[in-house]
Amino acid sequence: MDAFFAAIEQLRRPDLKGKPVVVGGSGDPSKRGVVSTASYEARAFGIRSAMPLRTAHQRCPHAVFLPVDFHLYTRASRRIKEILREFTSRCESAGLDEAYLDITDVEGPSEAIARAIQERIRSETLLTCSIGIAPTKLLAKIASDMQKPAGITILSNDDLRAKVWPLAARKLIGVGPKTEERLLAMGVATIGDLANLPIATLAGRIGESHAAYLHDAAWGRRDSPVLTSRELKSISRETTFQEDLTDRDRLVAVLRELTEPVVRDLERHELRARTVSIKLRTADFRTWNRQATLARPTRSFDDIWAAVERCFERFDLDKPVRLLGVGVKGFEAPVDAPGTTAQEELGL
DNA sequence: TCTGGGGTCCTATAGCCT
DNA sequence: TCTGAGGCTATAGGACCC
Repeated sequence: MDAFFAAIEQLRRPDLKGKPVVVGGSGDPSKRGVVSTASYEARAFGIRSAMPLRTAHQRCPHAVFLPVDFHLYTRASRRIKEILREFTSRCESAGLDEAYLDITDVEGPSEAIARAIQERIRSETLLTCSIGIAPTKLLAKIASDMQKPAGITILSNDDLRAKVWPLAARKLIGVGPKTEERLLAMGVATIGDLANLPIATLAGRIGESHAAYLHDAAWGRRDSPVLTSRELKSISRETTFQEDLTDRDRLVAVLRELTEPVVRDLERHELRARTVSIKLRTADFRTWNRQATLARPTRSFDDIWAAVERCFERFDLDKPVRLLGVGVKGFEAPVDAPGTTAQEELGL
């Protein structure tokens, strides 16, 4: 979806159409928070996702700053995914505003399918999207990015050298800021540079498995199936304070407030977790984790809270704290239906 | 001076067991 | 009894994604 959150806000408030709109945090650029989505008008000022709201405000003081309304975007996202599944059930969600569709078995030319998808989404939601069509997910993702907004881009394997290799290596999924920096240090700027670098040279700098992945990716050889469902691996809540905290009792109170919704989510999903972790970020922006593994999986608040407290006691609080988080993982499959209680108690 | 929140996956290390 | 190799699990941290 093109500038998803911002586009939805512009629909809700038509007076914002054509104006720089920044969606992020509480919507107050003087508070801590980052940009979730900037409208194209705001991007013209150099405002980007993940940028601190304060910085965005400096770049464009007259932009309209709005809080993130997750519920609204989730509803729009659900509707769009429903539309996509009318075209094929082989649909993988990749966040609120992205999806992969395997259209191998869909009748008709791929470009016509893409047009039809854009039309349906636009007529039902008034939102636009950009579509990439390619033999693999990796290439399709790159293609979808090539003509925004509202574009359709087709890439075949024959286009690799002419259209993909000139792109910055950073465009590859899996190359973030750190890897890009390391690649540039070895003179690798483009996907083509990556393709033509001996794997061993790469492996020395970024590790063998990452090197093999990137080399394959640069040759368009990374293929992964479109997954229609995924199981949840972890649940967490975290919060960054407006001002750094030092008071131990207040930190403990926050941990409790974070633990409550985590346990509620466990109940909602009928899951039990075996590992409890807490995350702490100090004023110097360093992040620390402590985790504890329980004797058996649980969704009892008391058990999880006791583990959270134990983890917290393992920190020496010598610096102000700017963020706290609580998480659980290591899920046991839900034990379904009556009749299993006795077995459960016997640990079978 | 600034740097969110919800996730996933990978890697290194340490301890324990066979 | 000692030593080493490998496998497994728990832990901590890092990088990346939207």
